[in-house]
Amino acid sequence: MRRVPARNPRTPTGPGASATLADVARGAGVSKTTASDALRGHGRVSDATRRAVLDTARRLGYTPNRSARSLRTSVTDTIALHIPEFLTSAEYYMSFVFGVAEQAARAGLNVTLVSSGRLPQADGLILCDPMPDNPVVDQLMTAGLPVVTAERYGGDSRPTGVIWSDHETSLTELLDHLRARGARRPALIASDSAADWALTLQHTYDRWCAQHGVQRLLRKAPFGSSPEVLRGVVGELLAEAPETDAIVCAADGAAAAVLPEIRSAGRVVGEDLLLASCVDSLAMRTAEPPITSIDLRPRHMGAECVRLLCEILAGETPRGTTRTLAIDMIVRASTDS
Amino acid sequence: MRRVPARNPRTPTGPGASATLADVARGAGVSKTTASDALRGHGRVSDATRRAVLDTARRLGYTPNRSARSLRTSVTDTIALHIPEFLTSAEYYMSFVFGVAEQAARAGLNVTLVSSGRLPQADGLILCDPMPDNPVVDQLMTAGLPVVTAERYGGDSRPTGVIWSDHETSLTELLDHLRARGARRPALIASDSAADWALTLQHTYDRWCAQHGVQRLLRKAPFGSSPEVLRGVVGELLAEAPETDAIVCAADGAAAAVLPEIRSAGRVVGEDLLLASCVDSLAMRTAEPPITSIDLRPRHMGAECVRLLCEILAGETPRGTTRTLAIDMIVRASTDS
DNA sequence: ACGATGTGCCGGAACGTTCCGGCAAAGGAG
DNA sequence: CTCCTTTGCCGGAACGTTCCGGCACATCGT
Repeated sequence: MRRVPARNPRTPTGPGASATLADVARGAGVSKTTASDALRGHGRVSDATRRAVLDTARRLGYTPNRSARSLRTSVTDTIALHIPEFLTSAEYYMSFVFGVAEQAARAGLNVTLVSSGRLPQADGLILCDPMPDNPVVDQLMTAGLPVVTAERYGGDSRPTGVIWSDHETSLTELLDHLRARGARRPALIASDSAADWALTLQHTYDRWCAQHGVQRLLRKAPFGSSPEVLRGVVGELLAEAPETDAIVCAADGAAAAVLPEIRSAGRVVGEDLLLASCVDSLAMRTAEPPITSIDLRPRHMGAECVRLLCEILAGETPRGTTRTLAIDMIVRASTDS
Repeated sequence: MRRVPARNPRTPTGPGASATLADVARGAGVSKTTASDALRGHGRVSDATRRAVLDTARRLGYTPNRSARSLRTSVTDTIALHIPEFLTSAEYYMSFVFGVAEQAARAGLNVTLVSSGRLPQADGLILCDPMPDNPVVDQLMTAGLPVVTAERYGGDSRPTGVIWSDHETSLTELLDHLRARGARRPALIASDSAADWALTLQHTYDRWCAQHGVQRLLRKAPFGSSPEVLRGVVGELLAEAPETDAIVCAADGAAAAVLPEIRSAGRVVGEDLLLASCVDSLAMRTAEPPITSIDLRPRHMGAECVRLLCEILAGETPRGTTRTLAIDMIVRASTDS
């Protein structure tokens, strides 16, 4: 049990060491209190003094020590971010992450990634697409931190804030669009996941079918299914139900992955089979033909989550607030040739 | 200049408040020093005492306050991560991020995202695919922190550590493979970027052509080019140089994006035109036909960067260490029908 | 003249850790 | 027995910040 070799914890006194508040105070000829007040904009400080402090701070390259600050105030200026690990949705999640990162930077917040259940010290938490059957998610939900979720959470606990998109309306719009383009028997390749998003899509499809008096053509593929699996599902669908004249794919990327299978079934997309996706991506834009899809605007989603979290943390917005993020259908050649 | 409404900085004394070291010490009937030593495994503590401390700590749900710790020791147990913002490479970067996150969690480190130049307080920095002409990257390189880059850095400053892949060898292997499959005039659609990776590919291609006495068929597309642009480039290539019998695409996703263009030029991939990609992805696996490509193993790359950074921070590995990450060619139908 | 009010500034405690330098008791060598 | 070493523990300072509660001085109304 020997003591570790004493690493000197003192800041190196060379010019490389970052300046402390005391340095700034000394440099400006004021007390720590005044220096702090001047920098933070608190207290009563004359304009001349404030300027002097700000000036020396800049001159010395002063950066406040976040640890000290957060030790004192117990605010960390940090938000934690959890995203599900599905490479099929890499583009969506990556955009989301950038949205979060950018907005957080704008608000002066750090973003730290949480992968395991071990929650880093943070002021709040953003959960992207939380699935109630994910133990990590459940753990994070009940950690006592303010939580904002991107999309609604189907589990027991209530998030502190929610940003969600009205998939019901947009899928309805999409199905109406297909119908207007002549499709009478649209099928849904649903994502078999417990996520609220997936559930809503199925539910919406069911209702739409009922309202229009058409029989459902529903197939489920597990969330995060490989393209091979998806192709299999679509192949089966087209074999069993050749009357299918439109296919809507729920899962990210699925519609593009499924194109070859449709072709090899002898159907031609945009002509005798309409194809659409519930989530837009590069693959949809560049598929041949380009695929009509719903732009989920993940980047905005990320930014909005941060915004809401900040407002809740600042007490400007009540806990339990829920907001919608507008999403758009983008019509492309796959349904409009 | 009014004072802000005094938010009480004291920890709430209720049972919801997380226990402090002093609480643990009191609970175990020892001093803070002994409690700390017992928990950290430092100093000289009898087994009985250690057990008692560990026990009360668990009982009280003690979590060390990271801010206090890092204030005292000036280590933050945090690494900063920067990734370029190219949605075309979403899958690669996302995998990389998960590799980093996972390995960091294993090492007990937090990962914080850096988007702007504003560097969060961290012990070290990981730069993914740093491009020397990116001002943010340059800024981060010279911030004085230990930096590990994924792929080599072409700029002036030297990173503290580097993990890179031997693209020269793997591209050579790929070109040899194409030749063995009968291709005599392979073209390279290069990524026109200052990243070391892109440069190496071009250079390797040049050399290979020289060695085999074949004339180069090189086309450049700006890094992050839209699929439309890429298609244009390939269309032009096939029109201007119909003798092209193989195409290697450098950029992530490009090979798949370009497939329709090849088809509409009347060529059939895997038959009279071989197609390969320098970076593997879902799109390559699921293209029709599946596309031969080089698996860059981004997840391992991320993990290795963290590992190296940790070793350097611990002083186990000298600064300036450079390591290679093995990458593999995966042969698929696009070159092997 | 005097108190009241406001302005500008500061001393110093506190946040929760780590760890230096002790000190007392126990054990061992002579 | 004495002297020395080892073991087990602890007091308290320090890290850099925030902010409470002051204090001195100026200004102003009466």
